[in-house]
Amino acid sequence: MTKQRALILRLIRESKRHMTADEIYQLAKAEMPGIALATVYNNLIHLSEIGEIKKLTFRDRTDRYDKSSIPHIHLVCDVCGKVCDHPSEGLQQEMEQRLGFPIHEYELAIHYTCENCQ
Amino acid sequence: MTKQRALILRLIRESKRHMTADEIYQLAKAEMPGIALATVYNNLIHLSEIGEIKKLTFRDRTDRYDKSSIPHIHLVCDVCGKVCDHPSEGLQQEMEQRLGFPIHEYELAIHYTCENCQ
DNA sequence: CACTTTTTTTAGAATAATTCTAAAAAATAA
DNA sequence: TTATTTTTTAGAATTATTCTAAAAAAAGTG
Repeated sequence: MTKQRALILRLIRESKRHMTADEIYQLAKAEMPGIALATVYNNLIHLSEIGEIKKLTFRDRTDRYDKSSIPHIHLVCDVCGKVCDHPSEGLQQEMEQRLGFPIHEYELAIHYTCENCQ
Repeated sequence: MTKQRALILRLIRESKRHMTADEIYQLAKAEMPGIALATVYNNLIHLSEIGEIKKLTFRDRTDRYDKSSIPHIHLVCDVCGKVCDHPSEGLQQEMEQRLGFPIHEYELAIHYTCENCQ
């Protein structure tokens, strides 16, 4: 566990958002000016592999990173683009019943207009 | 409706797969050797805008195109990577009841191990 | 049809996110 | 400590996609 890796993990855990690699890099640079973008990418891959964080892919084709690997619904506002989390207790079992076979995981993005943008 | 546009639309409608822009370009070139990759991209954007096809984004960060704009579930095999369609009657209403507000659309990718890969 | 206007196509350049490379630095193990 | 492994770094490379500007094609008009 290097200083860089600890910083990146902390930034993701402290964030309420779903940041892109570049957003994480910008925050990291503020605390550790010499950090390299490649280090951020390396660690995002590593942290995803060990299950500490979760890589998400949305329609804008930039990967975003989520502190929670617990499955949940992503609410995407089609006006402002903001992504919120929504709990989804029991959804995986419901899906398995509907389909009739076991599943590994699911990704559910729901597009709507958020309260601010109504 | 140009010859190029008609060809691209036909290729997507005839395919059972979810092709990337480049895969569509390769097929198109076989029938119309002079066609440009940019033409494929232009038409994929145009056909998506008018609702003839649907742009999908999966975890490998390449856009894929689906002949059906009727919402449905995508089953992704984590072993071979193949993507199948699965009908999902009533799922949107179920989601709206669960959430308590209207939604525009949803994207649901379910990861599993397909029959061939069991 | 002839002519004008709009849309589309084309080739290639530009962009942007991500990955790769190879050497230096840091961390870990013995 | 010394050796070994892992990580970091800067910058180059890659890849999917978008942009640009001129030529071609299609659509609209009298």
